[in-house]
Amino acid sequence: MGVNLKDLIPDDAKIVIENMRVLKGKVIAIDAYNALYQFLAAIRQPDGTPLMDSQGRITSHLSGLFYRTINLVEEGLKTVYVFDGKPPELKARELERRRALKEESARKYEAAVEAGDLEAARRYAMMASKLTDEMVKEAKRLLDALGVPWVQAPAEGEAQAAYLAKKGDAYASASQDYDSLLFGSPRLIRNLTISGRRKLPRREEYVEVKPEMIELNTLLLKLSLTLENLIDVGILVGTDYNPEGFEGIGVKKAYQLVKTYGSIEKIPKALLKSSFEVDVLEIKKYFLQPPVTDSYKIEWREPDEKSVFEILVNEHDFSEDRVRNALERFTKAYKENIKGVQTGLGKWFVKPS
DNA sequence: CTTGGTGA
DNA sequence: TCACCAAGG
Repeated sequence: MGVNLKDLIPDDAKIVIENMRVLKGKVIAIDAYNALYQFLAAIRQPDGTPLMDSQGRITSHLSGLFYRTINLVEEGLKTVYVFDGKPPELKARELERRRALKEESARKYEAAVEAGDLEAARRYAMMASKLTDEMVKEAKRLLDALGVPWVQAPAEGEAQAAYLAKKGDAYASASQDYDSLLFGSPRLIRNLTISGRRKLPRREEYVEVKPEMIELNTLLLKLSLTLENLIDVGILVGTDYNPEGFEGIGVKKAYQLVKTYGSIEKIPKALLKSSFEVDVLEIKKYFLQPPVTDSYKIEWREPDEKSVFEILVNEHDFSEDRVRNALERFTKAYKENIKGVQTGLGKWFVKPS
């Protein structure tokens, strides 16, 4: 899942966001697939069963999206969600790999339920999570009702989110994956949609997770790399377009090779063994010039409370009280943090209450 | 993941 | 005020 640059990023290239105030008023382009998938995987009962409405339709992703968005807007962030379009042909092997992994996880889930192993059942249920077209459609409907903008990417959402940030239409992209950095996003925020205390997998231990920001320029400076160099390192360790990476090459060796030879093309072929034929230049070109679109409009509207109630309460059996409560908070936050401050002038004319 | 209740 | 816990759909 995504390029694993975790061990390449030096600590001094990360800015831990201790207080969300530093993001107040900032437009953040959130990788919708990444966020929804996290909600879908995480919001489950101890035995792995997701939240469902009376018709058996999964609602975990809607619950997560609803409450998380409200919390972010309450903190003053202007969220825009970026949805994936048609995946590039280059991604076919990775998608097949994920499909196979989910199939196997589904089998293991059944076995764990059979054996009465709750913990394993939950773990495999999370891994078997599949975000369907219907779920994505419902998420977009909910965002429309909330008046929260979303952008449809022609292909990779991470590329479109990076494009928004590059153009200045967003301050940063937000995802758990590092790919948007390779797509040139000037700032990446991680841990935005998972915050607070988090249970370590397979341990009775909790860690405090805080959002962190990685600035592309700072990262390149600290590593003495160009963006093309960074893409090369990514390709060497493996991306969604060459998930198997190269034999015996992790981040450390990849970094050294790129530093030594200057670019991936100049590394002696004998050093680059891969189980698949990889067109390195094609992948590199994809990161440098991915399909993106300019046809989007990022505008917030006052939430349409009736529609939100229709979707969450009437159609998906959410608790009326909770939705009313949350919407009250959201409308207040919208008025204080988004409405009237969109032009950057309006807020000075807000009548004191 | 989240909210909301509980008891120290 | 806070940590903890059950439940949410």
